[in-house]
Amino acid sequence: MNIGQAAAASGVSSKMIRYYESIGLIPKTVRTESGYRVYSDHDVHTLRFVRRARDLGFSVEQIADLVSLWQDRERASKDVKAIALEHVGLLERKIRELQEMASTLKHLADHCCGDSRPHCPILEELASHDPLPVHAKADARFGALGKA
Amino acid sequence: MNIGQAAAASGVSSKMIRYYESIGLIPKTVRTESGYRVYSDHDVHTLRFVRRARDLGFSVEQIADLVSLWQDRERASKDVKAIALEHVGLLERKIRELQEMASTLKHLADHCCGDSRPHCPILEELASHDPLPVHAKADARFGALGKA
DNA sequence: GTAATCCTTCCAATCATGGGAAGGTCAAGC
DNA sequence: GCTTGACCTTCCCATGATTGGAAGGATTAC
Repeated sequence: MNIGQAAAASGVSSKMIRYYESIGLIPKTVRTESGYRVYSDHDVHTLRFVRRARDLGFSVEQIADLVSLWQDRERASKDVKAIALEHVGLLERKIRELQEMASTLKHLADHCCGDSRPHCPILEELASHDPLPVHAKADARFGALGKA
Repeated sequence: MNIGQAAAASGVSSKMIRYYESIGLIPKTVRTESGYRVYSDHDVHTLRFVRRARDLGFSVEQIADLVSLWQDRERASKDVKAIALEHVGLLERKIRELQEMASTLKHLADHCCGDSRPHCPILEELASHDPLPVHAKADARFGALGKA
């Protein structure tokens, strides 16, 4: 199987497959004489594992750990669980952060008439010197909220 | 006021102030003879506005729009509200996405004994061929969940 | 006068991903 | 057997917001 077929079968793009190989997340594949990468069903299975882990928001580093635990028959399930729970913690912190932003912003928007007049509580709040009301303060930036 | 003092007064780092200037989010400042940037209280006010908008998760692009609306006395509040509500929409989509990941993962972790034995439903699920249960599927990657 | 602390610009790294160029390979059809 | 198109290869660049650091000049305090 060529990389394109492996990509289609696993849901991981060719680009990402090469990238994952380059950073050592997945092993280097066999090549044909002319240099084409060749993938087995087993490789596709691994790629699908990686993709699912990405779908759950795990970082590449965590995925590397998960993959190696997956392939270790002597693993302790607590090691897997620890990674999962740590990630749940991160997700929940992030969720709380975004919820605070959203609720602050919704509150402000609720008080903005949204007509053609210039008066706007949203801008007033942003321009104010007082601390942002109640919660809404990101402790950590997040690099791009995504494309959505 | 030098950039360091403006940074301390506004909560925006010197690095970011220079960056914001370089991309045109804030105007170029006056310089001293020797090239030091000089900031007025008014500049600090603008920087604080920017910082608050960042704290609410607005992108730099949106902040540019907000700043220009802020400085436009003829603005229509509906233009501000539109930006705010669009951002709320993004936040809420993101929140839902993360919640789906978290709940899927918590569910899996709940079923993992977390002891020294190798059996682990989390890995089993990741390795499975079936679609991820119910929800948990990120439609858009997010570039780093942050440092938290 | 010197040391410490600022400032300047420029370059690099982060993280996961996509885009594209330049060039080689393969399969199908003629 | 040759052309065409679809694949593959590697390499570099861009994203977004932010931080880090190096090299060198300015200012300030003692």
